Amino acid sequence: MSLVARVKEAAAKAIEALYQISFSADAVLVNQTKPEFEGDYTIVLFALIKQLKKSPEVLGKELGDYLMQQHHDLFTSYNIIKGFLNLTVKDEYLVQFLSENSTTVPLINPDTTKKIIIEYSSPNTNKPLHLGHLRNIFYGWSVAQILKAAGQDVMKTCVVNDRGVHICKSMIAWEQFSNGATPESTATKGDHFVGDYYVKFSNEHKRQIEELIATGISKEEAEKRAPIMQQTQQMLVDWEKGKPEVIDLWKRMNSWVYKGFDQTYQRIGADFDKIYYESETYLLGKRFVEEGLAQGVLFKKEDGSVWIDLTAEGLDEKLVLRKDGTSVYITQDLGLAEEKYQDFHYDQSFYVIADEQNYHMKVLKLILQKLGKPYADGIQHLSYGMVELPSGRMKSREGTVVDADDLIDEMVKEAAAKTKEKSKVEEFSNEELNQLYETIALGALKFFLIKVDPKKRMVFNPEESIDFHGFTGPFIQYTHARIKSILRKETPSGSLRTDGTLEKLEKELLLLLEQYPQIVKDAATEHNPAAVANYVYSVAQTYNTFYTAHSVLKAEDEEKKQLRLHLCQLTANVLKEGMYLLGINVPERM
RNA sequence: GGUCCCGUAGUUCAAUGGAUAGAAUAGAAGUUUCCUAAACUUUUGAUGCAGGUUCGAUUCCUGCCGGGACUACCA
Repeated sequence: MSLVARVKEAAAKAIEALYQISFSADAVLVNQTKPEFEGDYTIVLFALIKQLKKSPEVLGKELGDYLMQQHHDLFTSYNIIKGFLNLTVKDEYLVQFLSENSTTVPLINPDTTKKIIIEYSSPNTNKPLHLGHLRNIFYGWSVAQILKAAGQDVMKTCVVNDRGVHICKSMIAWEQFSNGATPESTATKGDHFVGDYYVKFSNEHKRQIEELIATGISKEEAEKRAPIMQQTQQMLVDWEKGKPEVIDLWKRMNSWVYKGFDQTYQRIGADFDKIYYESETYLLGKRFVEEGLAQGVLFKKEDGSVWIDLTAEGLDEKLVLRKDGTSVYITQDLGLAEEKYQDFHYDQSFYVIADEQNYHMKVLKLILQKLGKPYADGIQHLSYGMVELPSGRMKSREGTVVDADDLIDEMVKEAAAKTKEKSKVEEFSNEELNQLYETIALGALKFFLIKVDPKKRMVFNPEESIDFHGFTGPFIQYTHARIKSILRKETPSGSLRTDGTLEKLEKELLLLLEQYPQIVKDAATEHNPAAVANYVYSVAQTYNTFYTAHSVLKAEDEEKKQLRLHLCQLTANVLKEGMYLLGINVPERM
């Protein structure tokens, strides 16, 4: 049990014993004591005085005395300032914790185990991955990892949007402009190669529109009448009919894209237990329409289109089937939700999708609930804010989209330059060096995107955001390498004397390390990797302060040295494990 | 028009309704005969505006101002 949980429980039991009422530990508010006051943890008395009808001073005194008497293994002293009961934790308790946990990472005990399926990444196959995808992927992967660490049964999935008019656009452009070029013939990464044809489509389309406008046609009309757009529409019809040449080209171009995606996924450490393809699932939702009509949940308009009325829920009427009988986006998602449930029988299904689709996801869940699907309540949208540039949103039309591969390459270059400048790894082979550059670059990038509350929008400044100092991944990686350097010189021996006293900074660090399991649990409950990132950072920061103030290898005496070696060991383990939950590796030296 | 989200140091981010609003970065001043200075120490600097609820509000409520998303028979 965590120290905070112990304090809460002790306080609740104390209140029950002192005042003969039943009291829940959850109702006790415990904070870390502010540094300007004496103590480690603080019980906020204000929240209790109303119910107990005592003044804060009296309650604090009675509670404090009782806790000291009953829990002398936990606390050494208390003080009351205004409505705050500050408790000082006994050094021995923390040293005991250290001796039990220094060789392994403190365990996280799950309260319940649920089967959770989490969908993230979900790219289109007409463009390479960009910065926005990276936030999605790092966030999704990390949530999955944190849930696993918290004892949940997690499956990672991805939906590839591999069909539709946007895919046909790059296919048409390739037919018209490539002269048979391939990624191999041009030495281009497959996803970038196909993306280039998507751009070529746009340019040609724009050119044709201007031509048509010049003949006096309206812009809207011109967009539809442009030959290349008509050819694309025809291609989509041919694709749906299964015309062999179209299917062949589609398969061929998608395979190029997948090859490119796989390279990037491998590089950034993204992986999936199952990949769904829209081309295989997009028709599945149609059966829901029949079902919904029969149940009276859906209704048909005179033109034959099918709708759902969500005005009672404060939303609009929403189309679920076009008048020509083809399905729309939401219809496809209905089918996919069912498919996922058949595959995994999940308790919860998470969708990591940008917040621009909040409305869509709300509608999806609502429709499934109205249809009486048992799995509907388990659906949850893990909505995240978009990554913006200082100038605003990334726009492909304006060429401001930050490409994922280019960005990673850029960061690797920076990491290499910085490492050469610092040069503490002269003995590394070229291969080891390249590995280190990747580790640092990805550490910086992942940490940058994960440290921000996922629900919030964030700004990426290409000039300033590539940083290896301060609140960054490399800062934590560096701290880890620093510890490892000590532990290479000397390893902690088996036993620790548990009756020693702690320096202020040793205690501060230990108190922080003790919180690790609870931090991970909370991060799992809130689906918030940023909480882990903030925590790991404060551990590294506190360690560095300790490191500068106290020598480990030249400690005052052997006992102190052993204590500090164990403390180093535990810190390194927590940093490594915490960073792993974020998908970030920590080097042994850098 | 309707629905929803967001406004915190120059900048990028923190703060389950709790004590004097934390960090980083940028600016200023320091620390290396000593375990990795990608570090550490000191310092300047912020809750959009106006009300309300509360012992206590960055947090909850209302209004205003500013920014964004969604509101497609696109996916």
